[in-house]
Amino acid sequence: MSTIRSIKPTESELEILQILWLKGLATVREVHEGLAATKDVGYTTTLKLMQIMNEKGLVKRDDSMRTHVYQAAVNKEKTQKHLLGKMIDSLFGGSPTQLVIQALGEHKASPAELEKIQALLNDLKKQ
Amino acid sequence: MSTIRSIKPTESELEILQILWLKGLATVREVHEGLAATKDVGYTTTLKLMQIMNEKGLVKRDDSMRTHVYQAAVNKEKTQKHLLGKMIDSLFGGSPTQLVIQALGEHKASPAELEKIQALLNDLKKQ
DNA sequence: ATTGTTATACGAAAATAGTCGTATATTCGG
DNA sequence: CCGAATATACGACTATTTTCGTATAACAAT
Repeated sequence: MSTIRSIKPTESELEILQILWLKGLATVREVHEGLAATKDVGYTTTLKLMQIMNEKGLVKRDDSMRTHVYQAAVNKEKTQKHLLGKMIDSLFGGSPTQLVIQALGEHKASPAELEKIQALLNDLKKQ
Repeated sequence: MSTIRSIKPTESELEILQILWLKGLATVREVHEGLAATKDVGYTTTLKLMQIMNEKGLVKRDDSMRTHVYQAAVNKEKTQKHLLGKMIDSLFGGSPTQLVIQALGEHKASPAELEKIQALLNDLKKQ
């Protein structure tokens, strides 16, 4: 029962969280290289963002070494759920189904993935 | 083939678009009342936002009367798709399936809605 | 030890978003 | 005709987010 406060990472913060969720632990340099792969950004920019995220509690860090080691402090699934919920409200009139249909219709999924969804659907139908 | 430029309404703009998509045509006053129902905001703020949206091309307006009449200039489904795509990239590692699973798992759907999804799923599986 | 590389801290500019006050014009009742 | 109500225009202030330059400390290698 802790997280009543609203998780609201910004766009950039989300990009950083993505990388941290993937890597688990990472230095600023590592995160920065991850970002730099797709966009053009300075090292100190990444550093600053991660410092701010630390203050906000979005990440934790071990600063016992000269090179600090960061990790996400917010749960991935929880964050996804939260932002998904917001999008359902703000963009799909509160209907998750509409969102699902839109997502499935537009962005293609492999047969294996379709099976995964089918399985989940079967579960849901039983209840 | 026109819309290559990226649709990127802000949070507030999205709220306004929601109302316009619903109503079709609406005056600033009407939109404002829609907004004021949920949040606390001044009339001129709404006005200003809609003027900016007009400049950006997010809405169109008929200003032949004293009281201008606005409508959305961006397609609802297209906007949904676009923002959904962004979310899939930024939050679900590019996997629409992950998003669908998350959405279905968390936010409940009625049996009728599940059937709708099932139908779509059947279609997709055939291809 | 000296020099080049790599860290963090920090301040502050630049960009973006949201807010509203005030001026001015039009309309509506009476 | 006159005052109250209602419209738009517009400038400017605030807040938030993103960006980066510069200072300084630690380290590594010669």
